[in-house]
Amino acid sequence: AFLLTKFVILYMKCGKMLDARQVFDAMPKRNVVSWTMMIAGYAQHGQCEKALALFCQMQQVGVQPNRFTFPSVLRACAALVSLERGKQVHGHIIRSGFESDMVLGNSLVDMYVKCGSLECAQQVSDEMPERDVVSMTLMIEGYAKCGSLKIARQMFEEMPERNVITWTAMIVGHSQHGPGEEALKLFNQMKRVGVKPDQFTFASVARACACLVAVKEGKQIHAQVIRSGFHSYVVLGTALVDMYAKCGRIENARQVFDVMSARDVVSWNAMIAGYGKHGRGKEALQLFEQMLQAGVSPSYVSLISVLSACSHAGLVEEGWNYFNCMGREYNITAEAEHYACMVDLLGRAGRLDEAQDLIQKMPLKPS
RNA sequence: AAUUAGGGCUACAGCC
Repeated sequence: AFLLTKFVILYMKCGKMLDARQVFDAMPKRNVVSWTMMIAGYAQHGQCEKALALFCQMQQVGVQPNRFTFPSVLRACAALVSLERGKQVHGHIIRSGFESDMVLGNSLVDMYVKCGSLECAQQVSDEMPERDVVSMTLMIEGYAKCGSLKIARQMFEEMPERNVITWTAMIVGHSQHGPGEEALKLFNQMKRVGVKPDQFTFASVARACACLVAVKEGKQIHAQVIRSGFHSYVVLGTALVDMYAKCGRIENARQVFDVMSARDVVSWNAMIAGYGKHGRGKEALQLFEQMLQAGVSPSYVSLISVLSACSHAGLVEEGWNYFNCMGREYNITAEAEHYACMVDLLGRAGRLDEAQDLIQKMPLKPS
């Protein structure tokens, strides 16, 4: 059983969940550790319904979850944004008497934050016998993300220790809700006190520069990214592409895009949207076609960017074509945003009758 | 042998 457990872990580490599950199912005996690691694997790979199903199953066969099991279960609830199931699990934890475990407490706080219930999160946090940097960072993130920057700031300043995650959470909060300059200040401050930014931090700061249209600062960030050796991260590369694009430096954006070692659909979208915003519709559409050729499946955001590019460049026929074929060709259902782009496109082109017609045919209510 | 926190793309309009 010990060896089989090792195998399951190995499979899960390389993302082979099906193989892991096969070994798990074939195990002659499963104890609480085997169940817990399988649930953890599903939760870590975003297969949350499976994680919760397994959690039910383990109880049905009479295996009692322990303090290692619940955090993964809560993580699944959080990812599903299911406050209802999260609360059920919380009740279960109280009945099981694991309330005083810190990791478990942190998981509860995280679940409530992610499900949007800051009051419950705060209550759990207050009732914890002791808190660590994770507990504090979770609450700061919760407050910062909903715009309660004052509270977040106060907790941040009262903390005995702050790590790179704490700083990044503050930066994200301020770039979303605050004066964006504050995000850059925090970034400089963190470096001054000797906390090393990582790829998460840099991506957040790049985004802050994009929102502020701060090319100068953005370029400095870019240089630091290269010096720090983080340039190969897809998310970070994309954030830089977007930063340059939003600052109107399309050629710089394209340079970063071209040297990226890997690109996902978000990277393509950022570049396409960049062209679109600056009226370079043809290039946007060209890039979209290249993306398809590269075998990347478009997302609903891709189509928003494409339609919006058509709208900015007055490409009415092209817009209609993409709009009409997106369901069949790319399996993407037209949502309110896509309709809005089309209405905008037709409106700008002076084809108000067609726009009217489209609004009337919309399957959803206009906003 | 198993458990917890942070990052990128998303139309149009509005305020001044």
